[in-house]
Amino acid sequence: MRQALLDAAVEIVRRDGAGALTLRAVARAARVSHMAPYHHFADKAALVAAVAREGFRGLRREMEARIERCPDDPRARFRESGIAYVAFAVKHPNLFRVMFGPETADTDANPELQAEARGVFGLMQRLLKQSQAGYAIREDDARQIGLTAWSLVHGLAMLCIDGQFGPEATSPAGAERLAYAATGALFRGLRR
Amino acid sequence: MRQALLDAAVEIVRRDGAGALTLRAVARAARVSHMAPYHHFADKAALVAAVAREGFRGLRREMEARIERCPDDPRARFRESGIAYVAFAVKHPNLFRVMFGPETADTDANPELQAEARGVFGLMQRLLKQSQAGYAIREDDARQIGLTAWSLVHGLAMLCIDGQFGPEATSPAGAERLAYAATGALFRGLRR
DNA sequence: ACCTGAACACCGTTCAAGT
DNA sequence: ACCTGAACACCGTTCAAGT
Repeated sequence: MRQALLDAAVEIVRRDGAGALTLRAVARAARVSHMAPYHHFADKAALVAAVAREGFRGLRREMEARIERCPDDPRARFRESGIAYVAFAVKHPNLFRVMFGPETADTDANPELQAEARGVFGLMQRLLKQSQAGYAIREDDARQIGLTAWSLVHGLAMLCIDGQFGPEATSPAGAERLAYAATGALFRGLRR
Repeated sequence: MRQALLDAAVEIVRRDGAGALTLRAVARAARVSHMAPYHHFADKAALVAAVAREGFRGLRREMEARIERCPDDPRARFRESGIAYVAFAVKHPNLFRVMFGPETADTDANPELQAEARGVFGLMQRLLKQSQAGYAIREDDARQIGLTAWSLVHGLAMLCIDGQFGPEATSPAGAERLAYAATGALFRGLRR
């Protein structure tokens, strides 16, 4: 039952956006009374957090699937994890916005959700460390470089789905092209 | 009247977040009937867009104020515009979220808002070009480098206010420190 | 032109019951 | 333990009036 409600919630967000996600709509989709969801989620914030959690799991899965395509090149794996991050955002923009939206951000008191988010960053961080060990990337400060890389792909993802880069950046192909260019620029640096 | 309603709306967002922004609350704050706002804004989306527009103007103002502190170093000006971007986000997190939130993103049909957003990116782009002319930054492709820089500061700003970097990154001082480190890493590159 | 108040369909949430 | 239905205070929005 809980899973059915959650599936319905994810489906609603995916199709109609976070604005359409209401407890009553979820209950209707699951063909139960408008009060039934309260037996499985404390309140609306808990439902939103559960949806966001599903999103983080999906993001991580896509990142892991993508880096399997290049098992032998640590730097390519690090980079591809970032490409997958951006690709996920444009493929599931509504879900991505819920994952980093204000309703989720307020939920500081949700350790499960925080753990899932941290898992994504942790994956990137591991790939970074393997690249450093492979002498492909500077060894300054792994945490600082990791935050920089995460910020770059996160900002790119957000601006893509907000349409700030134009309509071509909202397609997976266009967004991936931008992500390759941006990660390339980060690797090389702006300095001449 | 319109300005009074808009001021009230910005104040509500600033204090209680986008979730508290309702037409009726704005009307109450301005001491008019709950229908009065409709004479100045077509609907709620138009009010949200107007709030976002105010935000973009404030962001641009802070960026311009900050780069005046270093009139003679093109590269420092480019960098400081990015620092100001992140600083603005942590100083006005609720406003920043409205500027790039889903309610605003849907408003593709709002040319005034798009123009304001484009103005911010345009400012960064001009500073970048002046840095290139000053031989501080590679001349590859100005637009590509501009998108990369914008993505970096935007992602950093978003992750800071989402608390993903921990509580210390939500203070202006902490966020600026991160922004200096991240922009430095972008300038130098990750490659060893 | 600008403001008002009643009305409608929606929401989240509480509460008292039902099985 | 799980589900239900009535009820309450809120919303956005429409409409018919008022000045």
